Amino acid sequence: MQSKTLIVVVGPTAVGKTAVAIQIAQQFGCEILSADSRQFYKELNIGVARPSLNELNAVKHHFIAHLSIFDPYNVYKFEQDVLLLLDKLFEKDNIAVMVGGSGLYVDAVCKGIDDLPDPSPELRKQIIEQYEMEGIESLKKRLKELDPEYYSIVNLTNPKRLQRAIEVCETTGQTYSSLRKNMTHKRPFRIIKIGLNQDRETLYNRINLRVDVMLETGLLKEVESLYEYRYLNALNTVGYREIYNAVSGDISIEQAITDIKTNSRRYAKRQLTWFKRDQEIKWFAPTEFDLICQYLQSEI
RNA sequence: GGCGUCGUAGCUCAGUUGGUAGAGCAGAGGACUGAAAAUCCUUGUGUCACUGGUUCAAUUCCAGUCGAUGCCA
Repeated sequence: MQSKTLIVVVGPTAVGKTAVAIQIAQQFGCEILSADSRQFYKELNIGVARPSLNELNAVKHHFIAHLSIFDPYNVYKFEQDVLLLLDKLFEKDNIAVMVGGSGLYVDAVCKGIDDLPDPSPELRKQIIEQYEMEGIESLKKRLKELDPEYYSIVNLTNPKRLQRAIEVCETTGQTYSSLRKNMTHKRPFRIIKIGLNQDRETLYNRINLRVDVMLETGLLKEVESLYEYRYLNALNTVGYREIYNAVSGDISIEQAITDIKTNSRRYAKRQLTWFKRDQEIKWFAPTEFDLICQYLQSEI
């Protein structure tokens, strides 16, 4: 029996992942899974650089525009969804390509993620309110009582880390640290990871240019049409919230555009920080398709 | 052409009553287990425009040069 292989393509935003993934999928005659936590949403298109219709038609894509911004979704569900789909795909294909820049989501598929509970919306709301009313010190105090072990290792200035740990402790009655196994789950398929990167200046030029193209193709209209939903998590996204800052009058539209570029560059940097520590990733320039193919052939 | 103001980090600027300098932004590095395009942490040495002069010591005072800018002609 031939072994099944998932080819994973990662890299910073705007580096050119989509084009390479499509080439690979065509080369191997397989389908593409997106691991981009914002391209999931059907309402978000221009601002999240969704692949064009031509690109989407060139190869069968999954997990693009399959959700609504109103749907609750998270990494764990994504992991489950991907594993289910791969089961099906591997019945007919030996290879599948997963492409995306959301590091946590990629890792959830490749290494697995602990089965922790979803918080109830009420509990989450309550914790957020506590943070907003009483500040981070009060969250720290609450976590210290619930889970001193995690308290001693967590970044105590990051409210979201504290919030999540409290959520898990309160819903399970157990400590977050005891439930976090952090084990690598065995997958019934091989994984080959390739990373795309290029020199910083070229990447940043591409990012800046892409924002300009987004504006030319109707970014403002798309973003403004979702204005009333700006508080949804899916819209807490580079390219959207800056424009909402301008619409609400806090900054000029020119400033918003500059901010989108700056924040996209920072996002790219964070992505690189995440992926750089993964020793399984083999890095290439986005133009080196032949080299990438050679590498994949030698590994498969 | 005359008079004035300015020339300090990639950018905007502060400052040194003479003892070689510091903020914001940009940038860089890092963390990351159900909101992850999220959230959080760390990080500032630069011919103080150039050439001379005064001085133990000049980025700081003086002169000249160059550049920018304003007003007057």
